[in-house]
Amino acid sequence: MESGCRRRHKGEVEDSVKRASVTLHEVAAAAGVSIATASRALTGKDRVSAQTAEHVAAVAERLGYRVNLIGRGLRAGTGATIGVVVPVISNPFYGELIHRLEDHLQQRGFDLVIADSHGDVERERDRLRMLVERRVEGVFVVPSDAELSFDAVADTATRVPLVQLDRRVIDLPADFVGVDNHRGIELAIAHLTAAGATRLVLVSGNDVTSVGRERREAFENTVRARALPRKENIFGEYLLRFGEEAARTLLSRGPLPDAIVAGDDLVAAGVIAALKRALVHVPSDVQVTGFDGTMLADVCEPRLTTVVQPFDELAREAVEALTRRMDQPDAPYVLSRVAPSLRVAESTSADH
Amino acid sequence: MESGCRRRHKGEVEDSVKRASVTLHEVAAAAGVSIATASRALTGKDRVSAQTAEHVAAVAERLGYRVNLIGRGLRAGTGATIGVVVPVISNPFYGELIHRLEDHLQQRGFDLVIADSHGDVERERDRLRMLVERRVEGVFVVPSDAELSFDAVADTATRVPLVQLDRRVIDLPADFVGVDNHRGIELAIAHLTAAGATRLVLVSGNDVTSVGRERREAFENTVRARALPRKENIFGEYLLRFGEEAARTLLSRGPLPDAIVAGDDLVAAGVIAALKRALVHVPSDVQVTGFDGTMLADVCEPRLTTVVQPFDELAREAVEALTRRMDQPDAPYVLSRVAPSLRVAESTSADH
DNA sequence: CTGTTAGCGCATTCAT
DNA sequence: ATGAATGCGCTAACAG
Repeated sequence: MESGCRRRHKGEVEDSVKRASVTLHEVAAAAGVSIATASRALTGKDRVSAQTAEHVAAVAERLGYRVNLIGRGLRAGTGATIGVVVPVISNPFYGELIHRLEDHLQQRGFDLVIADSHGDVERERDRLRMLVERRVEGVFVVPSDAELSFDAVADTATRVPLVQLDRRVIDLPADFVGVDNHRGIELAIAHLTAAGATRLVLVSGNDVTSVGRERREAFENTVRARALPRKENIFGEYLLRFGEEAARTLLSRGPLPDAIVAGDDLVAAGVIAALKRALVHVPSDVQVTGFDGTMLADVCEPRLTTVVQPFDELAREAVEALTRRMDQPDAPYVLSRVAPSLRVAESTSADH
Repeated sequence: MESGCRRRHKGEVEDSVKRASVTLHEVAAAAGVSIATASRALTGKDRVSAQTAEHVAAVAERLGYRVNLIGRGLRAGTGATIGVVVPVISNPFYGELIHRLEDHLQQRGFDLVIADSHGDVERERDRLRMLVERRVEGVFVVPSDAELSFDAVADTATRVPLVQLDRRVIDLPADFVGVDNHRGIELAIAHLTAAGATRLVLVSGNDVTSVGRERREAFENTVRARALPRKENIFGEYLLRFGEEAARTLLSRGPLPDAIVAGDDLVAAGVIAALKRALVHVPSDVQVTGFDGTMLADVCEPRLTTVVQPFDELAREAVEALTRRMDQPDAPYVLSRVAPSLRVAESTSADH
């Protein structure tokens, strides 16, 4: 009728070892109270005499006690943790986004666990599985493939509240928060044509990601709507290197277009770098626009005119969507689009 | 003599609710075996008949079972998790570093939990505490302050294997892995002086971080050793904006130096941007070097000559140091310095 | 206000 | 090869 034999190879040697962490049990014993009282005193969520509360706190402090979130989590059925899976943490865009996400989550008392899928579907599946097995409260994911990510993301969504961020999986019934890519591309094109440009080329990510598709479609639609000449666009990955390659391709094709609409800032930076090396002047010879509004846009020379994503709003919307899903698991799925804005800088000419 | 009353408001409704995850208990029941056998069958670490193993696996699959890492962690006393605290995840340098860390840890079966201290000592303390309470196996930390981070980092180090990364806390008895800043600055200066530059100015982070101190000391020492003229250096934060301000300050001072040695790529990019706006040509009017070797160096125009940190080696060394500390908690502390290299590009002239 | 007790999900002895 | 039982650290009933 007792709680079994307590392990005895601990407790005495404790001080020298140090690394074997102090348990609530030990704090309670040292304070001369029951483990329940110790728990209450420390969490403060329940009635305890101010005196014992203080005493227990002092003892805990002296012993260097730290709650074991694993124990608490098991009991509570959950730790207060949210997970996020991004394709490449080293892309400044995701770095900035995570930054904001963490801010908003912190306000609501959640910790953020970050995982990197390296843009690989297999790895993405692994990371999502890990988060599920950790029993995180919710998951944000930037799917690495608009189609191939389906199974893993869909399965995860049945197990835990999930919100797709920035990119989405085609036909997946799950919440999504991202920028209005159509509006963004339109802003860029409107700005360029206002300055007199008519021959535009899109250099962007391919159809593997939803973002790539949307920006391509937006570009094609807008060009058609404005009856601009149709040129051959170039598609690849959202990498600096791709931007450089694309620029070289354009140069080899003959006469340059009036303007190059890049799929993101990274690609735009690559394009500009390659053009300058070929002694092509931006914006007088050819104008360039970016997308995202990362620090890269400010580092470029000339500084990049770019479609700015509202990072903070994006993060706020995403957290809101997730908490809504947590509260109402059966609410209808929402696709939330935040409006981008255009930041005009030096890579597009004012010299009409 | 039984295992108590098992909760009964579950199990039957399960299918519709879905979100209440399947337990090992339920798998065992459905498979008609004991929970112990189910556990063995699934982990595969113990003897089970191939037949039951297969059967259990099938049932688990059908039920959509996922281990509860919280439960396993409590039992095992630990989950296989490593934590890392960085000052700013949106700095490409840390993004890249985390990327590599994750790679090396994955090979050893560890998950990485990333936390952002925003360069704030209070927040850093919070994040470290969170990791300790989660009972992570080990911690990497890039201390945000060479002195004020002492208490929190020191305390954490007594509780869990810890390795300081990139930056360190002064006089803290704990492992450290970082680049050889002295060597790096020397490489930059040697390159610049070889091209004939003599009047050098350092524009770098202040003494708040160990990196700032070391690069400043390295610069001062090298300048002295080479008997170069001493100029007034400029110190601030590792931000794009600081680089711009510093460049303006230099311009207002009168004649420019032969070369500007920037504390990192971000600062260098800011310096270059501001110089170009003032119609100062790089490298013919003034040369500029960076530090880190991030993608920013390639985005700059002209491309930045920079001291490249070997990210992969850094990460590998760090993981090695951590596992060593985990295996031998009482081994002497080591300060590991990896050697940087110089990547010469366009921001320093070859036109001697 | 405080103590007793049960049990979260899992892996692991110890029997069989 | 399998099952029964125990406890990891913690909190939440339930008594007192």
